[in-house]
Amino acid sequence: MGSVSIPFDVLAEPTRRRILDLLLERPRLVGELTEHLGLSQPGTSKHLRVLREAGLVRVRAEAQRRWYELRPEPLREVDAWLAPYRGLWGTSLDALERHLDAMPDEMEEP
Amino acid sequence: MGSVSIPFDVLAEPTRRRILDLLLERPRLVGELTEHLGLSQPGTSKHLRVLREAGLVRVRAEAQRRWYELRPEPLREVDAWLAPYRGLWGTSLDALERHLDAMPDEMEEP
DNA sequence: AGGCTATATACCCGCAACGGCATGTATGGT
DNA sequence: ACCATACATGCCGTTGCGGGTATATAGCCT
Repeated sequence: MGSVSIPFDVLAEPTRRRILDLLLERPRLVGELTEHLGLSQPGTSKHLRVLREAGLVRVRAEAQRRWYELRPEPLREVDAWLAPYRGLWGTSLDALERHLDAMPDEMEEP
Repeated sequence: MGSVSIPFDVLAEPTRRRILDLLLERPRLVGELTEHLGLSQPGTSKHLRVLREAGLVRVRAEAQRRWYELRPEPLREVDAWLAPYRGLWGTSLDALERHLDAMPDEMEEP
């Protein structure tokens, strides 16, 4: 609880992003993920724990198996953070020009 | 060079995100950023170095001053990674349902 | 019950990141 | 020339993360 902060740090890990990409196709078992990642099983579990605590995945227990499934909600915050930047690329050349245009003399703060 | 990898790790740092947010408004001097961040000046410079190497900011030298300005291009890759996930939130309840629907028996990989 | 399977947890290690202080370097001002 | 300003870099200490191995836990199967 307390996952108000954007899960950028969770997504910073390439392995964890790969896990999410794999779960994007379909839910998977830990063993399956482990195999795909070329990682030790505990290593995989650890990443899954982080993802779980970030609310990015959910677990469904079936006997001893654990089906991990995607939970994209937290990615909303990433999307939200990205929003003001979106549209800045590709519009003209860069954001610079307009900025340099909009600050001719007022650059000292009170 | 070699910034093919998505700059998630760079964005994982809250301070660096704050810097980008500040630069979103207008270009700023290092001292100005330092003040806003409540951080030591060298600390700020180091973060700026990371952002620079990630191509997320650009520097314009004016005498001894350095104007740091935003360069949003690399955020495109973040946006691109996010793309397949976008639309998964809010559509129905979750992505789970459809997944659980689409894998009744084929769960073993070839 | 015993053993096998599937996953989680505990512990340890190595390394890289963040922060601070001290110092280097360049430019301006006087 | 000298000192101040603005920033970068170097070095250090601490901390946290990612990975591995060993071990616990839980549920099947015979």
